[in-house]
Amino acid sequence: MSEKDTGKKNASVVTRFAPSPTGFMHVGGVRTALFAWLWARKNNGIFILRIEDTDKEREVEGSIEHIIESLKWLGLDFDYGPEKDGPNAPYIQSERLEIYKKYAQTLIEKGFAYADPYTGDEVEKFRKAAEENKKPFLYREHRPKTFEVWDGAKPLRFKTPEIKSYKWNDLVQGDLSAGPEALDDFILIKSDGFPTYNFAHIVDDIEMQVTHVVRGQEFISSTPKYLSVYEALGVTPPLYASMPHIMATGGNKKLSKRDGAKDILDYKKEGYLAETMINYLAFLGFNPGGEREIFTPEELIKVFELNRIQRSGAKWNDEKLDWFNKEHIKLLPKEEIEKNILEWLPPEMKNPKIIPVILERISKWSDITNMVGAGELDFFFKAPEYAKEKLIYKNSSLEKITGNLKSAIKALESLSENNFTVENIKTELMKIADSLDNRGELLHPVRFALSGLDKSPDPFVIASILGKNETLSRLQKAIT
RNA sequence: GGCCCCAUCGUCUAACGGUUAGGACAUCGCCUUUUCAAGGCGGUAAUCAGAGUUCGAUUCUCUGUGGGGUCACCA
Repeated sequence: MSEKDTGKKNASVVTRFAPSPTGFMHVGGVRTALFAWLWARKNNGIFILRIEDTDKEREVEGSIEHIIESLKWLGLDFDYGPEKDGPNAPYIQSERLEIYKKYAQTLIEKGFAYADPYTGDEVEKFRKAAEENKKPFLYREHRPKTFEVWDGAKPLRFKTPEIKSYKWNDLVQGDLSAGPEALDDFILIKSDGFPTYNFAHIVDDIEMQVTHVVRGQEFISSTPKYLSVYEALGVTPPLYASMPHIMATGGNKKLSKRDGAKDILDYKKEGYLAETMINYLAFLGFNPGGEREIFTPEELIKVFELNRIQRSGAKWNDEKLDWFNKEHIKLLPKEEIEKNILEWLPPEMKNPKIIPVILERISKWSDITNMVGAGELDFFFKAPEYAKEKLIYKNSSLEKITGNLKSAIKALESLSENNFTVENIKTELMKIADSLDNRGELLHPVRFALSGLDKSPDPFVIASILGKNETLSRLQKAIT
């Protein structure tokens, strides 16, 4: 064991991210992981990745790799997890069945667990009846008088020790409470031998000495059940920090796949920066209090506080995400920006000169693909085709415009190849333009002769990128 | 339906019980401009409603309304 590990052995903060491998790392899950990671890192604690694969029906192959790749991209490094053994390995629940059985046996011996004598259909009838009477379904109302020996073929249920109210504190939600109806004899071990989430996560959190359970708020309602298990086990429960949900942009629904919740790696594919996703996701529900919004991951670790997380859901906002990305691109070193833009350009367009033009028009790298697809950059590489009349500015005449273009050609010819810069081109052309009734009578035809587009960068920039020869060639073509 | 939770501009949010209720995104206008983009400046826009406590309530209490969560051999 390394020195670092030894130093962290008695960490005062241990958090975990515990996804189930269902093939999809959506943004809500990522944010929960992010907050758990931030809290661990802020407190110099331990962050564990634990795979909760107790439902083999829903499992999707390749998910674990997908999850690890996602965390890696975001920079959410975990101290222990699959592929990174620690003191409580393995970190995959399906490989820990013996541990759950051990805990289950303890509960049986203490009289806090029993075999469920009913068939699935029978339980379903109880549930239907409760529903029809508009009452919540409570299995414990059907708890058998005597318990048969658990043979492992039937579900093992928790026998709630004491039906009572619970009060507890949630680091995000504040003081919470629930009445006795929140308690029930839920299933600990399924008939297939796998534990339920409700049981497995408790056992693992105890074994792994998790101090802070950062989870979605959907688990608040079942917290009393968990607390009663901890009591039955005689173990002090961890602290809870329940995150609000991310809501769909349109309505008030929890963000789901159907509502546009995307896999986090889709954002990578679209050319969003990992720092952007961290920053945006953190600020969706968290705010350090000042007016600053752009933070690097390191800065976030410093200012992060669980008690400054919002208590209710926040709607996803793509426009703000784009803004965050634009800001984070600005934070990148120049070479990094250039490298990325060139990478996203098709081979025949990898010209460093057009980088500035692209940079101020995109918020994410994939916008480059859209610009290329829309043909917005074609004119840089090929002289445009257009109808002569398009050169005319407002009420001007083609004769006048042609005359102006001739002046422009003459002026630009006076510039040497080396002096063919944006500044010099602008100086020369503006000299002529300012002598006209309307600058547009020169600037528009020049710009249009060079680009052939109604909307394009200004003529000075285009000319400097095209170079003296190509610029003059296109202007000549315009007057012939 | 039972239980639990939440409530500030359209959206994300800030505000020791005392602020002209602040910022950001979006939106609108102006400047810069030949168009687009970028940039600069400025505007519109919010404390869910009703009681109560208080000299004073966005802030504390209650009720109503609205929204969310949960009530699985899913996590």
